[in-house]
Amino acid sequence: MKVSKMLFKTLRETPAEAETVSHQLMLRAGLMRKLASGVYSYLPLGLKSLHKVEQIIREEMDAAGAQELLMSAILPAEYYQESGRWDVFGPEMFRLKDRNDRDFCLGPTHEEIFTQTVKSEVSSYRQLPLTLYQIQTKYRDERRPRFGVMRSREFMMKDAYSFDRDEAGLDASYQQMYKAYCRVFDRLGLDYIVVDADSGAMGGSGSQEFMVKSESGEAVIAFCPHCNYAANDEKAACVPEKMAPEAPKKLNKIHTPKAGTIEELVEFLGTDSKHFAKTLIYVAAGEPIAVMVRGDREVNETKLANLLGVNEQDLALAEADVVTQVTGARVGFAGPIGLSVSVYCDLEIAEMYNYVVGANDTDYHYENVNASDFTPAKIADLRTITNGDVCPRCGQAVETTRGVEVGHIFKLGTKYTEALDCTYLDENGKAATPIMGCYGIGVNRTLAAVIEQYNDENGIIWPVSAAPYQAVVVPVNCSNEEQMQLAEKVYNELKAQGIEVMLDDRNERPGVKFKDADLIGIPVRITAGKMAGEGIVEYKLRSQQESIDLPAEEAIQKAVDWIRGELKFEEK
RNA sequence: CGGGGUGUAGCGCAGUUGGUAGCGCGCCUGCUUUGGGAGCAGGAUGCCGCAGGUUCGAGUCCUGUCACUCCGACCA
Repeated sequence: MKVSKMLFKTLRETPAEAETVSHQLMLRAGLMRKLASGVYSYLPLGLKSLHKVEQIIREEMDAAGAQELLMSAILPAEYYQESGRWDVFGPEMFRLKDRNDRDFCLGPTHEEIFTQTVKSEVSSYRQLPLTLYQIQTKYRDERRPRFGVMRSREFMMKDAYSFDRDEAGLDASYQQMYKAYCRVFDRLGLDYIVVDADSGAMGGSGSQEFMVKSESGEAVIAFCPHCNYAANDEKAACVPEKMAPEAPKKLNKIHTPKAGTIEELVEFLGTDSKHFAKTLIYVAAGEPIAVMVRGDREVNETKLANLLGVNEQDLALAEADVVTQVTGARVGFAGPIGLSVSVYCDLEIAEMYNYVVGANDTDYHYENVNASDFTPAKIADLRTITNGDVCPRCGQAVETTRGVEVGHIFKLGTKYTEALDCTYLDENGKAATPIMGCYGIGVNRTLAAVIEQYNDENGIIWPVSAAPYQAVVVPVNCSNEEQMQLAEKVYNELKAQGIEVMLDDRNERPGVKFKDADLIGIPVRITAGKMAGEGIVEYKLRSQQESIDLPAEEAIQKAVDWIRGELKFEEK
């Protein structure tokens, strides 16, 4: 493609709205433009890269035996009503009515529709197992769209659904997808880790997330460099720290004026935050409860919601007036002793001796509290793992990092097949319910994640597998016949060898063309300049500083070989 | 949804005590230039987010509203 003919505009300055690198670069490099919050148009260059990612996913899905189909984005309400999710999704679902006042939504995810399809198309065990997928737009009216395309309200998702006869079949289908996902992210050159995840609202028996390490990731993941344990911090099991046992001292109520936070208490009493227990008042599905963790720990609301059997949306820290009502004291002085609501304790509380808690009395705490002083409703793992914490598998120190969730795989079970009454006949002629798995990849998010990991101060550095064009040919001066002729020759020969190449034939000064080539991150650059008369060009990779002068033919061959080498994928 | 911030030309921004709107980049024309975002000359572009109000007069003050964005609770 000749650049002079392309719809292509780069921005010299970073748009004020963009915070993260990938967002800034996608706008500056002219890959996309914003239409509304969380709604983007892809320009030709961006769409090319998006298609590259899609195609890699498609190839790997097909290789794993999944079959592509395509569902509508606009969906009738009835299937979601049947599964109960018409209500569960709440305001996150885009809803609309047709002219006859019938309810529709823009599909946020398609478990129901795939289940419905299998229900109507599959009737015999001979048709199973079956894995179906699509690459299609999803709609979620997010509370907070973020970081450009990282969390948007319309996005491209590859969603796959497996249908199996039994658990063993599900395990096999799940493993197939797991491997396919690894290949997809490997081919894109992403540095990712697979973590155990909370299955949350989706239900089901197991799930893992594919996380690309990035500062701008929204999720926190804990991983163990010693044994490769990795988990989302919502899920990561915490090992309670043993404290040296002490003989119980006498319970004592102490005056702690204005010391309503752990910091203030540490200051006031001059002891370590490990000797305090925080008591937090939550409201879970309308009911106030208390949760205790050690003073230096944080409550893990996902674990708490799971323990209580409530949705995470129905769980929140209590408002100040509720706290006062429950404890009889100002916020900051809650404690377990004499409290009428259920008290849920983190495992670590059981390891503590002679510690300090709030006295349910403004400006007072108890010291020398021990296990016998109150009766918890339950003792469970309720805290959030932190950097340096103990690995639940091998006992060494874990590290935490931020990650972008680019893929998620679930063992779903029969939640949807049962809800929608999807059955097949087994070899005994009896109706049976297929067991499902579901598998998602955020396509746009994956693209953004690639940029997050491949950039420098000059712009994007595309891996060949995701680059909109593999090479760019730059004539330094377009009004110079020799340079222009050589550039066109190189361009045509690269094209003839199947290389996706652009010719920057704009009548711009070379600096502009070099800056743009760097910004949009084309992997190979071939420049026809001063030595064009002798047939010499300059060969340079975006990922490297140095350039070399070569006869045009050699440069072409070198480019072709390098690009093919980069695309060849070796399984790890 | 709670809490901050911002809305002025395509982009980045300035705009004083209220007096009829500017800078840089980009864009168009011409000439010169051509190895890391060129120079000169000329030119186009604004419902100052929107609606009310105060005022002789509002980009500026008041009220409301909408949008965008960042920080927290959800997800690919």
